[in-house]
Order: sequence, then structure tokens, then C-alpha cells
Amino acid sequence: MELKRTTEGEKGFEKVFAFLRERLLAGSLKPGDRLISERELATLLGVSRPIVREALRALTVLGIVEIRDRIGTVVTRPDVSVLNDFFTFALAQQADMLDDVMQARVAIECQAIRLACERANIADFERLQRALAKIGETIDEADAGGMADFEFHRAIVVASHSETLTVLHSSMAGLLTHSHRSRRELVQAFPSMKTYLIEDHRRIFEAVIARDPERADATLRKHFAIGDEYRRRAVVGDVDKTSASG
Amino acid sequence: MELKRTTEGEKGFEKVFAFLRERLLAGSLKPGDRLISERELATLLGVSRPIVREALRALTVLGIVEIRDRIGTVVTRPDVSVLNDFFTFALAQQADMLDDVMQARVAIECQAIRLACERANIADFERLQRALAKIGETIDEADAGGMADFEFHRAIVVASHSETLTVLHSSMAGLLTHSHRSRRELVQAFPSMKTYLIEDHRRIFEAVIARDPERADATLRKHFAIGDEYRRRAVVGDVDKTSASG
DNA sequence: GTTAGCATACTGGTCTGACCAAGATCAGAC
DNA sequence: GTCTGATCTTGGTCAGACCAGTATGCTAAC
Repeated sequence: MELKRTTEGEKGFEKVFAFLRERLLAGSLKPGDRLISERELATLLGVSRPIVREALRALTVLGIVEIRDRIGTVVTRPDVSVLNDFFTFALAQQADMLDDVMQARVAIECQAIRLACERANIADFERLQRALAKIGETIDEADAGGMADFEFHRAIVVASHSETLTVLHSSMAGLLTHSHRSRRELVQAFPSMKTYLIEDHRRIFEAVIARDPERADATLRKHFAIGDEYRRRAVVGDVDKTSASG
Repeated sequence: MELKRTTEGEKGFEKVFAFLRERLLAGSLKPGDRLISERELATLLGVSRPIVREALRALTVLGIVEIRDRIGTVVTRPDVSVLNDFFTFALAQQADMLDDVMQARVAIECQAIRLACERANIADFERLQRALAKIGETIDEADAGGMADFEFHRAIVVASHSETLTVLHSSMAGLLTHSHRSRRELVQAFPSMKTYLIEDHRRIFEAVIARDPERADATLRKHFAIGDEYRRRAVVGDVDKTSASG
């Protein structure tokens, strides 16, 4: 029965994965470290190389390590892409999750803006200002405008100086980029949105500058709410375009 | 050079992974579906079985599929554990991320409570009420008290009826369970915390019952802020215990 | 006709040994 | 001392094999 006494009674893959997880979690394997070769790992744990590769591949998709061809396997700093992948897959199989993700994004961003009010430095302010200017310049362009919008919101999160919030936000923002763009397409149907987009973002910016978390949060929430309202009206076919046919 | 014309010019693993991702994202592979066997997949894509296993294992750790011994590989609904794993690893290598994760948790929970005010049903209210009662009962126990605290906050998020928020929250809450417990240990040092813990949670509960998002959010934030303050005081050695030695 | 039982095909889980291509290294030539 | 090339090492991959259970279907017993 004692065919496997290397570590525990785990199966091959689990054994290797657990072995590596232990060292990873314990800190004996830190970002930048190079793991021993696959072959060594295999003989060390008494498993075959393909099994070791499975474990390494598993860690790779989790963004924990990076397998470099003909170089070796090195520990990396956890990366956003994992969450991105996950949300992408998750969303594909549950499209109704989109609204949910949007809610999470609002959550992250509202918390971020509060922190931003406390922690933002001059560079953050400048980045926000540039993004704000860009929004004004690209107000009539769907693509560039959507990008500018995205940049502004990203700047808020970056200004929070919170790695976790940034990671979460960017992993979700990727899925919502098209939402920024489609929002800009609404501008064609709702000229009044121009004012909304520019003024809202300006007010948000000013609240951060004033370092007023409550006002910033409230303004940002209102911003999202108005955006939702526009989208709702677009769905029902309502328009306020002066030259609208209906 | 055309040794591989199955799909593209990708390397073995990438080829298989991309092949499966395509179908997963396109929806031709839905949760519950059983994949073709590893051997078939291997011959179909012109790669060896170990490579196929790498790809399947990769999808497994992403929570997309489940490999069942001697049964086959089936597509599953995306699972929380992925995020859990990720945060666990990420946190292990950046301990300073703990505060950050806490911020994200606050973000999620504050958004959740707003939604809960709109969406909570009777069952949610009852769950909250039970959790609230439990908090009162276990106020003097570190373990049970921490658990009750955790349950209450989880009940809030569940009441939001947002899958994404729930997933994110639980993936972070796991890392913060000890924080609930340690908070309860503070009760010994700060008797005034008993009132804080019970009263705060009651007020939060009432705000949700009243379906007042603003008040609920504000109360919850204040709750977290006070908790932070207690922890701060604990760090600097301040106590308000009447029988305190120093 | 129906059902119990067993042989077989199939599945994942794993191992062994091998080959390739290219980076890393070090000895020997200049 | 520097340059060059053979060799070692590393990841990337393959082929074939064996094991242990599951599923299935066919046969034999009822």
C-alpha cells in the first residue's frame, strides 16, 4: 500500500500541486525564484514528468508561475489575467451575469473613489484631468470617446492606490469596455448626454480634488444611475434628439 | 512546416486550450456537457494525450470543467474556488495586500447592502434576523461570535441577489475569517465593543428592513470604520477594560 | 420474456523512455 | 583575454503501455 510515501497519500497531480502550493504559500518560493527543473521535480516527488507539467500548467493559468521555454519555471507576481479569464468564461455561460458584473464594478469604483479622495497625489489629479479633457475632446466619437470614458474611470481606481481594487476593476472593466462604447453611441440619439457626460465627469473630478469622499461617492453613483437611465430609455426607443424622426 | 494544421499555428497546449475555449465561449459547450475522451481529443487535434491533460487541468483549476475519474470530463458552472485560490496565492506573496482586500470587501458589501435594500425578500430578512440574534447570543465567544458576525455579513450579500457580488465577497471573506475572530477577541479588551457589535448590526438590519439604501450604506461604512478604530487602538495598546492591568 | 452476471470496451491516471530545439555553460583554440 | 563551438540542460512533445474502475451489452439462467 505504501507505494507513495513521498509526502502524503495524494494522487500524483495533487501531490505535486500541494507540494508547490505549500512552498508558495509559506513564502519559501517567492516571485522571481526559479523552480527546479521538471525532471528533478518529478524524481523528487516520485511522479512522472507529464504529471509535473500538469501541476505547473495549473499554476500557470492561475498566474502564479511562468513556464519559460528552455529557461525554466519561475514564480511570478499574481496577475490580473486570471480573473479576466475567469470572468470571461463565467460570463459566456451566464450572460445574465453582465448586470451583476456591472454592479460589482460600481461597488469597486465607489470604494475606490473614496480612497482616492484620501490618497490621490498630484500625479493622480493630473491623470484625471487629462482624462477629463480627453472626454471633452472626443465627445462625438464612439470609439475614442468610449476609451476616454474608460480611462477616466480607470484613473479613479488607480488613484485609490489599492492594488486589489485596481485588479478587480480592470478584470471587470475589460468585459465592460463595449458598454463604454455603446454608451457613446447613445450620444447620437441623446444629444443631452453630451452635457451629462462632460458635466458629470467634471463634478466627479472636482469632488476628488476637494477630497470629499461622500460627495465623490454620491456623484459617481448618480453618474452611473443616469447612465442606466439613458440605456433604459434607449431600450424602450425613447429619444430626445431634436432632429429625431419620432 | 505544416506539421500542425488542425486549427492554427499554435503550440500543442495552446491549440487544445484555444480549441476548448472557443467552444466554451461560443456556447457549443455548456455546463453539464460531457467532453469527448482525452484520447479522441488528442487524435482530433493531433497532439498527445499528456498535452490534452494539461489543457483539461488548466480548465479545471479555472473551474470551467471537472475531470471525473473513469467517467469523463464535464463542463461545470464557473465556481468561486478559483477566485479563492487566486486571492490565497496573491495574498501569500503580498501580505500587505490584506488591507487592500479588506477595502475590496467593504466595497462589495456596501454595494450589496444597497441592492439588498431593493431586492431582499422575507427569507432574506429572516436570515438576517437569525444572524443578528446569533450575534447577541455569542457575544462572549471568540469562535462562535466571529462565525455569527461572518454569517450576518454574508446574509447581507446574499440578500443582494447578485451572484457576482456573492462570489467576490465569499472569495475574500474566506481570507478575512480570522479578522472576524480576532475582532471578537478584542471584545475581551474592549467591553464597550459589545454594545458596538450588537447595536451596529441591529441598526444595519433595521436600515435594510426599512429599505433605505443610503442609510444602510452609511451605517455599514460607519460599522467598518469603528471596527478599524478598535483595531487601531488595540495595536497601540489602548484598552478600556475596567479590570485592565494597564 | 425477463433478469442476473460476467466479459469487454472505454475512461481517466500514470509511467517510461525517447526525441527535438534552443538557451546556458565551459573548454579549448586563437 | 576573447571568441567559438561542443555539450549539458531545459522545456515541449510524443508514443505506447499498464492499471483500475465504469458502462455497456451480451449471454446464460430463471
